[in-house]
Amino acid sequence: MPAPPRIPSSPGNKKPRLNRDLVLSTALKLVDSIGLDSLSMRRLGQELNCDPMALYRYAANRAELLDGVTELVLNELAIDPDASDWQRQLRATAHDVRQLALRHPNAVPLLVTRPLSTPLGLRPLGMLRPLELIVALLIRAGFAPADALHAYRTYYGFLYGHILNELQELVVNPEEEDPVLRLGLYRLPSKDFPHLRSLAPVLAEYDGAAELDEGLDILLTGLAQKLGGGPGPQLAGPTSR
Amino acid sequence: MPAPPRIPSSPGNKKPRLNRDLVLSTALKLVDSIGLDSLSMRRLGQELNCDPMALYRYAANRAELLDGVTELVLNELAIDPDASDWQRQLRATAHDVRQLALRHPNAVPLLVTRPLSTPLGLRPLGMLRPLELIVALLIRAGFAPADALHAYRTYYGFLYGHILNELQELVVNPEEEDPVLRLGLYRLPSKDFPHLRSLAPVLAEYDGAAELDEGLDILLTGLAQKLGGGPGPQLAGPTSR
DNA sequence: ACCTGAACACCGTTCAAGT
DNA sequence: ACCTGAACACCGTTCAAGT
Repeated sequence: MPAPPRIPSSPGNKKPRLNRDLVLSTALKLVDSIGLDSLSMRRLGQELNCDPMALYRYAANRAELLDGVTELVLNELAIDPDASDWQRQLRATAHDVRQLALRHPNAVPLLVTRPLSTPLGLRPLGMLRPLELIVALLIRAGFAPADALHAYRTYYGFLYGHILNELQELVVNPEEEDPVLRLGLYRLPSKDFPHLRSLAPVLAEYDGAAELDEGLDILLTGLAQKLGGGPGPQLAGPTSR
Repeated sequence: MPAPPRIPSSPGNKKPRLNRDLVLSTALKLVDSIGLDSLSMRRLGQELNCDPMALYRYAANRAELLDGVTELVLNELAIDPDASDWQRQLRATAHDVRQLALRHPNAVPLLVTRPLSTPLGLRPLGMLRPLELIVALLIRAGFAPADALHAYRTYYGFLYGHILNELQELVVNPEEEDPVLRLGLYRLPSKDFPHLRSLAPVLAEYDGAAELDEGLDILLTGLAQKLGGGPGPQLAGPTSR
């Protein structure tokens, strides 16, 4: 049964009709500007000036809305599973994820937290795509499927660990000269925190990109070695199962 | 000026007076049972049967309450900075953190998320204690302070990455036989997710403790090598700065 | 001085009433 | 059939009124 002809959204329409992408990208913009906790259905409705109830056309509830925002953020990643050089691709993706996290720090809790709320298979597809694509990349590079999954986990764990590390040490008063003041370390009783206090200058010099690259060097070397057939210390060989 | 003599909480008191520990541990119990989102000041007040406003004696607001719960969870860790074998201590702590996460999965978002909201120096001391103690351990083991911090970051990143990995793959229907069904993978269009679907049996067999140990083997070997003076591929030597 | 609870300004979501 | 908005059952937190 053919649907009755729909009036296309002609330029003369007063309201640029809502759609999922607009809703989600506006939500992301709000998360970036006012934070996750302040993103409410009502606030979002106000931003899109529409009835808050209208949003429920595009997400069944707030949790699904947040899942949608997570998907939207992850879609900013471009992963080519057919890349000729898999190490180059993984390295580039790692830096992309890092940039993403720095661009959307308020959304990072979504990235690390949303997957904990839903079993793998029930997650929105956009949240699973990076996993599928990287596993595909690794298999194409020669890993046995089970080893590709193993390698993905190592990579993902390292990457998200790094991001948590880096964002944790972000500084609030970048204009302050003294690193102790800049990090608020003066508040720590030096009796209980002698090392932490004296590490202030080192803490203040954190270079996220460099740290990420150092880790990637080790990680990718290790993975390449497994692929080449060099047996790791006590890891199963690359053709397990 | 001596305080007026206080009536000690005699056993005859009808109400076992509130205190911070009771408030926080009850909050943790609630998080474990009903989840983070359902933990409200009012619900907590009801659980302790007291006026919700009374809780504000022990935490300035909900965010501080959550920080307190985070501290409480982290206090379950026993880290001995004077341990004779630093590798053994780090390994044990890693497993302790893993067990902690499995014991309190609903609190894991707090562990990874709370530190992102407050600059290092302004965080509650209980959240910084593991950092201080592990850095102390590493310095005692012979690391230069800056390298100890570096090593801590690697360790912390790996550990939290692993936990996110493992909790992400937790299964909801453990009684289901077929791994595809158990993980809900039937929902994925096999056109877009060929690898993920075929990996179902491998996904279903995730062994967190083993995976953690494999990673620790590599990590600790790498750290020990840096300590011993063997120069890593392109890492700064152990006596940087 | 401390504690209590009413009141305020919000929430997410349901559902009946409109078109 | 779709959209709208009133209403419900909650929130965190302020603050005036009690003791």
